[in-house]
Amino acid sequence: MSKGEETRAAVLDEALRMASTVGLRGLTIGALADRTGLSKSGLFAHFRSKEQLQLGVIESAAETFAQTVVRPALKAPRGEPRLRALFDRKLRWDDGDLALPGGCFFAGAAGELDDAPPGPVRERFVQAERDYLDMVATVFRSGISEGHFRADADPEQFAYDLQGVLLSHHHAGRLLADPKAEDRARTAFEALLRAARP
Amino acid sequence: MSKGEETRAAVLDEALRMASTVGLRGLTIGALADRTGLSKSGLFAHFRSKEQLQLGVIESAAETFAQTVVRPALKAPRGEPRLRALFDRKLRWDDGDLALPGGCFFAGAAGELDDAPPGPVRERFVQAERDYLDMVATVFRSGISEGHFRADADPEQFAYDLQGVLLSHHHAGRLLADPKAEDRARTAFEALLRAARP
DNA sequence: CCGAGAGCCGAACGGTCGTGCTTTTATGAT
DNA sequence: ATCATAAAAGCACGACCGTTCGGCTCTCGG
Repeated sequence: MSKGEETRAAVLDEALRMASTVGLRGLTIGALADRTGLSKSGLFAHFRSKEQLQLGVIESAAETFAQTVVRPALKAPRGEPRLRALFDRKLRWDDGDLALPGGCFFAGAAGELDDAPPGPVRERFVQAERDYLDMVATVFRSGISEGHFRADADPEQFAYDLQGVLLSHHHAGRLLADPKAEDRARTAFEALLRAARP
Repeated sequence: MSKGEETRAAVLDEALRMASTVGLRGLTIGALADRTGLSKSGLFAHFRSKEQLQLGVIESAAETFAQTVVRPALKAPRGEPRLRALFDRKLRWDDGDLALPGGCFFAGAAGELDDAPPGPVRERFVQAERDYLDMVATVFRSGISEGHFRADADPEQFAYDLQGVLLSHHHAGRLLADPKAEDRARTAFEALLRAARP
């Protein structure tokens, strides 16, 4: 990896951490330059616009998420165990040892992009979210064919429900500072599984 | 109502609409002045800082929400009917005829305040959210004493779960533009009720 | 109906933002 | 070791931000 690629990766790493707390819009080139020890213009040269920096952050987030959450969870046995592994890792990604300083990057960015005008950044992010939900639905579907879940259960509805549990977890934990947030998430997850079983 | 109070109310009304799309941080005094036909400084004189403007917007949002969602729903009979009325109105507030141009103001603001440093704005908003969740739990509790729901059901867990359903609804509808968002929310709500019944 | 005070405006401030340009410094293949 | 080139810095720009201030205009109670 050349010098340029190396610093670019380091900048994106720090940018992801920063964006998890202040969001993609709150991410500022000057502040990012300070934290990486670069000058504003020196950093700017790596991305030729702020939009490309934001796209880079989304890419970096998707890659990190796949590497620390999805891929390890996919090693668990098909069906319910794999779903549990995914949920556990997602909780750790939100608030635990895998978490960025501002919690889940996607939960934060979703709030500021939901009413943003159409553009490359919004579209790339929406695609990442769709991919994630599709993946959850797929994992759930494999649970149906394993006989862990009812055959008439709706995988996409399950993905929607699970997304709600995790969004509420982020809401209760990060915003309301509710110490029971994780317990509530686990309770809700168990209820979802119970309702899905044959 | 004096002239000053009148324009102040009109400004807050427009500010709430604007904040529902661009958020409390994205709400800018100059743009707000343009849309209300005031000058920047003329508008600024009504609030003596941007922070007080933001506090005013939160207050206005809480009042509007209470008036158009909560109070009408409380007219429904205690227990499950009241809970249904609350949910129905909340869906209309999110996306229907009661909705602000940017959807639910609270869902949007929650995303940008969850990692904000402590301060009056954050604290006032958190209090509003807590009040809302407490109200949901109270309505659910009345459903227990009416015999509509199991006596050992946890009202606060229900409020957490319902919050998840609505956050996921906002996520699916606003960000992903999923046409089935409302159906999914209703399905999830029915499942919550089913699980809570005796 | 008149005068005090509220309401509002125009201009300007210091600050920060994203973004170009030019110049200096570091890299790495020959 | 040399030298083309990549990487970073320095500096300046226009735009927009929240905020201040002095003066103009309208409102409304006595």
